[in-house]
Amino acid sequence: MPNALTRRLSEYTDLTDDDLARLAMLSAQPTRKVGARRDLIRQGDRPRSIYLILEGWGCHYRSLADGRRQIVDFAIPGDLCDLNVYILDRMDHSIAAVTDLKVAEIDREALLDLATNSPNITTALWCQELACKSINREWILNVGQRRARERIAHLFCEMFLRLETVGLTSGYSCDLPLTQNDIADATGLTPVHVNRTIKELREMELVMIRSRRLTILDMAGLQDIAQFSPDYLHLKRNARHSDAMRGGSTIAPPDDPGVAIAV
Amino acid sequence: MPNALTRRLSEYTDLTDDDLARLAMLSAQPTRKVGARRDLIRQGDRPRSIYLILEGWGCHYRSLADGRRQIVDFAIPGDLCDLNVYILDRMDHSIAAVTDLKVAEIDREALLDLATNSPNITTALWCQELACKSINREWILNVGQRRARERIAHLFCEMFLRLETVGLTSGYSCDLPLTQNDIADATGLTPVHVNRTIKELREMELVMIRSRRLTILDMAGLQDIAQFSPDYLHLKRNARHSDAMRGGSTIAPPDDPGVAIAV
DNA sequence: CGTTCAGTTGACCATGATCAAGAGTGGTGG
DNA sequence: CCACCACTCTTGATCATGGTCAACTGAACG
Repeated sequence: MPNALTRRLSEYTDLTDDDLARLAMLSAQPTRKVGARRDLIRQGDRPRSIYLILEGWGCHYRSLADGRRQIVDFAIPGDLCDLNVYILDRMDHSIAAVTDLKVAEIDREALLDLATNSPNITTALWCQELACKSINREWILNVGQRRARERIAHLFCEMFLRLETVGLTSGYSCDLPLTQNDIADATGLTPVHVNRTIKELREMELVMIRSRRLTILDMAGLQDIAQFSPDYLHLKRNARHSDAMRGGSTIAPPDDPGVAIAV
Repeated sequence: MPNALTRRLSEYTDLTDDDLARLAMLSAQPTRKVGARRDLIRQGDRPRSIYLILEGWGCHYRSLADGRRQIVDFAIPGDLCDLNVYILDRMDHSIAAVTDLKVAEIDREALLDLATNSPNITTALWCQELACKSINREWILNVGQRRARERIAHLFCEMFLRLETVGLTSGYSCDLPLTQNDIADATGLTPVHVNRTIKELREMELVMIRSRRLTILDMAGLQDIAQFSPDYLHLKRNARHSDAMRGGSTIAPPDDPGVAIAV
């Protein structure tokens, strides 16, 4: 089974066997484990290497002096955290582990080597970087213009699709290891209001959340509410997602047995 | 007098005479003029070249089907609009002219040539790209966590400092060719509320806005309200900005004669 | 079992939205 | 030169989305 990074990058270009081998080596870099809720790196720190998420969820966040915190993106398996972090002197934001996290630490040389020897991968990495920027823009739109119900619906749509891209969904279900507090920090709402809003989505029979797992009961309805359109994710091959994303059927498959899908 | 791009990039690295010559050639690429309020390129369009803003203000925005619009960044002289736009198939957002705009259209070859022949410039361009992403993150924080007064104060601080970087301020004044509607779209507020909030900032004697020009009367106070810290802009040389940014004095210089500063 | 943390619910409040009308301001053409 | 038009700014009145405070439930874990 291909790993998450491979699946992710092959959204952007065709990878040769040679490319695949190089990517496999990347994931085999020294790994680091970080416990849930701990910071991987903190605003102001001097970055040493680039992180590749192998297992678990992380989040990028920025906070204000008085404690207000904004999650600006989530990081899931296959995501590279700030590709070019080695150009910067200081981190301008923090990265935390949402769940227990396994990351590969890729040093500058390994990445440069990759860039010089595989133009395909370089292109794919650029695409990933651009797609990430596009996600940032969508989040500004989300928080700036959408209202509570739309915001949360949008977040669910986005994360489901991103997880699907790396093979971490089954049917209409995926892991969602976020507390309502996390969702609040990501959407600019309060935990209390997130709670009420999710309740609404539940009562509208759009989603079901149980033991840290999200099941989308009505994909078309959820996307509709969110005014979600997957273009901004730049998944060139999203034809592959047609069944789930077209949302033609509102019938969810029976709750899967919850088997964790290996990265 | 150095042009805006040069000033901008020399924030990030030291440029040799050779670099400067190359950059001068960039600005001499075929230019295009776009009238105020017109779109430069629209979401869904196939990008042809990269735009370098020579004169005027632009904005990047995304909108929803029902007309809600979110400005996700402003573009001022010296800004390159989506450096790597040529990798993408379709624009995921639109770029519009806020004022009459003069842009250089840089084609792929010219940029590649630059990248291969001047490592300094390449590094600087990367830094610009990263700084832009950092600005995106800050905007998510701004819209997600700050309240109206803080948001607008933050926007003023940011734009003033960005303009200062490219030499487009005089004393504590700078052009601010935005309508209150634009500010509303950038901050996720309504025009009416923007109006009331600016009135507050005026009554607090923090800023003065007259005929599309912003004067910051109390830099320290404004930054304080906004919880603004310039780190996220990644201006390595912001020692240079010490006088304006430290905000030691609350006395603004007399309103300058409003001479437009050439790019 | 008790402790802790996430989720849930209620009551009340405030920030900012909405609706509406009027005041400046600048540009254009008669 | 003035009249008109369009656009932006301004202000008031009212409303609603979402915030705040607080208490309680339920599950997980030692």
